[in-house]
Amino acid sequence: MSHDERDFAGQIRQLGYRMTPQRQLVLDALCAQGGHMAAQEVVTAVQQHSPFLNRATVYRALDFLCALQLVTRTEMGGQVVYELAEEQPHHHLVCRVCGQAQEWDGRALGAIATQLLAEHDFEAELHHLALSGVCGRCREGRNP
Amino acid sequence: MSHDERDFAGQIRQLGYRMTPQRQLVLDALCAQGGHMAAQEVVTAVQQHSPFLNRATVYRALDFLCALQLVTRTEMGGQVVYELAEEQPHHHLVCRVCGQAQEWDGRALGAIATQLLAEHDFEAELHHLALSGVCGRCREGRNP
DNA sequence: CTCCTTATTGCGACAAATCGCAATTACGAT
DNA sequence: ATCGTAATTGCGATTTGTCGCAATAAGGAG
Ligand SMILES: [Mn+2]
Ligand SMILES: [Mn+2]
Ligand SMILES: [Zn+2]
Ligand SMILES: [Zn+2]
Repeated sequence: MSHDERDFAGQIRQLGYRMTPQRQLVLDALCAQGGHMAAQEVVTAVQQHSPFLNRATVYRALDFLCALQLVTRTEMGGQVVYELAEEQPHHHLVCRVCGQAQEWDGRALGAIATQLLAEHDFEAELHHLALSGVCGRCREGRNP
Repeated sequence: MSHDERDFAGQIRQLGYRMTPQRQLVLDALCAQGGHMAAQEVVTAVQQHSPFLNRATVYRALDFLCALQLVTRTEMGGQVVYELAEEQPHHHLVCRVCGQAQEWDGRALGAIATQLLAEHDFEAELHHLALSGVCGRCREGRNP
């Protein structure tokens, strides 16, 4: 339920940056939620504890944590969502019609990454994709 | 150089929608540019010809054209870009460090799509992905 | 060509996100 | 424990994107 075990502060300091109460609160919010959060949701959650924490600071903290790859940022069905980056990556299949998203382990992406490195000298970081498409229910017109 | 050959108007009307001068101007702008455009760039380009065309209308036209899949909308390196959807899809490998993007034909995605359909009943539409990672130059610290 | 329906636009208000800059403060060094 | 540097925050202004609603106009029917 908590991310005590993961030494976020250590990782941040090791790179010459600083752990701050503001950044900690953002991490806490993401951890408490456990899943996807829109930026606005993070702002609201954080301000429960610290009502005067500035909105811009939350946005900057999210950007910062994404740059360090401690947090993922993904556009899913028109809205941007943030999520704590777990050891084991996962992805989502998002239906363009009904909007529902199913999780996908992305096993098959390994081959892609290998090929991109070999053929394009590009080391892909595929931590949290959102692939768009049409789900089974919608394809068969079974969704109202 | 032009998209006359493609019957955008026909496709739009066939679905019960309407071709309008505003939508045509947006398509013209995307066609003239030929590549990626931020929404603001489309607004500016369109207003060269039609200075009083409203900003909201351009945003709505872009959303509309994306919904019909005549235009792709993609987040690349932190900014959202729009591009005319071509017959032959293409993708981009975006370096997280230097920001440079190389094109990728996405040949290998066919296997993924097949597998997603078979194993997850999901018909993926992979028209214009932007995969994040680190390019060869940056990986070897050859970029300043 | 004219009429009618309703998809679409323009507008103004609003919300979300970004930015520059001065004030603050984390934290390594002493 | 104190100091100094520079990373970070808060603030206000600005830009970017969204929304509801009344006015407009695309295009099919007659
Ligand atoms: Mn997720
Ligand atoms: Mn492209
Ligand atoms: Zn669906
Ligand atoms: Zn690079």
